[in-house]
Amino acid sequence: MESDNEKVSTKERLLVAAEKLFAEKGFQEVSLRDITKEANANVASVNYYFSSKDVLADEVITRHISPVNDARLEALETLKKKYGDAAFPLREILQAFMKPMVEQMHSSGLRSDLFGKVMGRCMADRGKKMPVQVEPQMKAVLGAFISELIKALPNLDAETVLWRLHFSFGVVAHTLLFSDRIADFTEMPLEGMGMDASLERVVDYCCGGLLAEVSAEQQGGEQ
Amino acid sequence: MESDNEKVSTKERLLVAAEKLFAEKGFQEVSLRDITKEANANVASVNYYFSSKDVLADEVITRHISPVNDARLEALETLKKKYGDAAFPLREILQAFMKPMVEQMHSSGLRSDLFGKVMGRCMADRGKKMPVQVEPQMKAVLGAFISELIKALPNLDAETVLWRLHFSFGVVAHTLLFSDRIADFTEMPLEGMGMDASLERVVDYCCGGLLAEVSAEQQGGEQ
DNA sequence: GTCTATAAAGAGATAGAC
DNA sequence: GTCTATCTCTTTATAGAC
Repeated sequence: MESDNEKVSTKERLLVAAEKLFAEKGFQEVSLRDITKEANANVASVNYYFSSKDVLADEVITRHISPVNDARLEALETLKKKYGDAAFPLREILQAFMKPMVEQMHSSGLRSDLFGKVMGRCMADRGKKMPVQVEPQMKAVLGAFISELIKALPNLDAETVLWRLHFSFGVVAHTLLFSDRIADFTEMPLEGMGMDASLERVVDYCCGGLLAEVSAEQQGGEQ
Repeated sequence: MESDNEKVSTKERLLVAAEKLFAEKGFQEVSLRDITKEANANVASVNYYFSSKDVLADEVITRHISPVNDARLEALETLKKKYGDAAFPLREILQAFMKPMVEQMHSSGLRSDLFGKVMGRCMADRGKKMPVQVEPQMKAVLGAFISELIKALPNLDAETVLWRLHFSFGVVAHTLLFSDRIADFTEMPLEGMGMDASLERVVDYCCGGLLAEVSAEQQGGEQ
């Protein structure tokens, strides 16, 4: 496992080692010594290539999340070509949002259950800071999806749509972070547990959630 | 703010200070010095009363989550008295699960947006370890709710119910953790943003998600 | 019970030889 | 680019005076 490390650059090995360890243990729990040992590199190499542990984490996050966000916007463009200015089917909007994440999970060399943890833990551990490159990206993506969701859900007011997108985000985040642990809380034997098998389940659930009726207590005058 | 600290015991002040700081910054990020300073206590006091930082965190988590779990089981008992062996209305099951959490949020002295973070962060930061007292509790609670959900959702197979409960957990967890940040990703002006205002929203959404149709790809022979 | 002082270990980062 | 050695800082935890 360590033997084919010689062909790839030290910088690359550090990134791979860091994302693996961050995913497994979290950002704070992993020391530069852990990372450089895992990468078969010298203790000083992180500072040589990245100048600090924090910048390393930024790069780890960015190089996973950026392609996902790009693919999301592309998927939305594809829907635009297919449906023009009409509202897109809700299910396809959700898939445009989620499928890129699952695909990135596969193209990254990580075990699929580690992918979500890289981002989740790096970000949670380091408090609010998202890499500066990523924040405007996320804003653009969420803005684009909110617009389409509002069009696809004409019976809901914009604030409710925003909340429900937020909830859907929670579903995905939680699933990415804990899909390997769902079995811990039950005696039931479970079959396909990967994020892979659960994508359709997630989409089903979120469709239902987004389309749900608004209960009496919430209804204002606007819808 | 520091002035009425003298009447409560040092141990209590340490717990309060710890939960506040853990919520704000996470478990790893907060040192014993931070905690004892916030609590107006001596640096050595945490080790005197709790013997380690880790045990302190266990107590912080346990004393919030235990009453919530107790109240959840009680709420389920109340439904049992009301409906006997018949299936409970889905909405009431969800409220039995979520309302105790919101109420605990209020009875804890914490700002409401901090409550969820205490548990979320302490647990995420420290890896998989949940306090030993809490794990069987959680198993009992989830088991009880799964049974009722299966009865309330006769069209769904048990595995799908389990997944969807898991998703609903994700909605709540994410909402607790980030309901104060939802506004960061939009230009929309938002009104009631607390966990309070959003409880009905969460219940609506989760009802919809749990009741959602199962898409073609997921359907096995069993339902 | 509360304090000071300090032990012991570990962290991130850097200087300078090679 | 890579290494060793080390600096500086902070952490948790403890020992012992009061």
